[in-house]
Amino acid sequence: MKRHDFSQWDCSLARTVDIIGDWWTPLILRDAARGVTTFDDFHLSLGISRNTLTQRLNRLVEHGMLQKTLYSERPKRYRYVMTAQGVDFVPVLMAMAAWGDKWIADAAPPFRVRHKSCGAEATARVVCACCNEPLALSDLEPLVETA
Amino acid sequence: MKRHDFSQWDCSLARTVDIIGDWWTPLILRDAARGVTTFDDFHLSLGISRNTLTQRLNRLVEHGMLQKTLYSERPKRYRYVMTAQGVDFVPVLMAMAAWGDKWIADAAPPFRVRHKSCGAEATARVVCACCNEPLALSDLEPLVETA
DNA sequence: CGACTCAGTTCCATTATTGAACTTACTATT
DNA sequence: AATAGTAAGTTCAATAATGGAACTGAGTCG
Repeated sequence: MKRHDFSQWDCSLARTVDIIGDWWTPLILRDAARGVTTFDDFHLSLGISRNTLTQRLNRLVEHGMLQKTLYSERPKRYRYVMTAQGVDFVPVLMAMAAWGDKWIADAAPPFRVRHKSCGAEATARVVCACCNEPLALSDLEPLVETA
Repeated sequence: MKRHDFSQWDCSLARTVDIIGDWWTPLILRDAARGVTTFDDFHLSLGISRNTLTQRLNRLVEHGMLQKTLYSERPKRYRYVMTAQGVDFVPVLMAMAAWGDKWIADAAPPFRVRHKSCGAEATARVVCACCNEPLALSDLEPLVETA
């Protein structure tokens, strides 16, 4: 009885959850987005246990979110850097953070960034890719049968 | 040694992850967004084990994502419906799904909806709330010290 | 009366996570 | 040269979470 496998579900959300759906992975990605790259720095920053961190990093590398590179031959030292795929996930993390800011009392840093284009602090908003209007459940209707 | 508690971290993302950071919760919310309301329907739709489902639903109710209402006194029958807070999380799920669509091979339904405002199939995009430009990591710089 | 539905709960076997200590391979300091 | 330190893990035992199946309770249907 191992953990349920969502990777074969015919649903983009389920497959995404299969990759990032645990308590640590989103925070590891948050740190990676902030420039953390080494094993010990992730461990220190998050307080995650070392064996779990090993597993999570390997998972992220396997799924193409991070790239593991050797930056010192002797002694062997590795660096985990976000791939384009990982970088593209950062806005999703920001949308989660924005939601948290809005709905959870006293939630705040440290995932705060300045948007260079406009100079302001970036707050994520999810919009419809076609009309650029904010997406809200009330304005949606199913395209596929519900079950 | 219980599961790590992120709810006291000073980070909106960590606190959000504390609520929805497991494999089932995002999918339960997906189903709730599609109109699933009863215990057995969640169980059937997801294949989640019943005891885990009980825990997850209670968690979501506790955290104000779902509201549990009695819709039949005898026999007692309950319905789980999204609160405004839960509804507001749906765009985040759509952003996750959009990411999955883009990066995971063959990922697709069933989380597809039509945007009533524009008539097209809604695809989520995360933008800066202040200038409406798409958010990308390359266009961001930290506002808070990176630890 | 027996079968069925909904909303769980209980039980056990299996996994996963934690925390701490240990390993390996080097470098830097005294 | 001996000691301490760093980076990237691995190993171990104890605890917690999960999955699967069966069971409970209250009530309905034929």
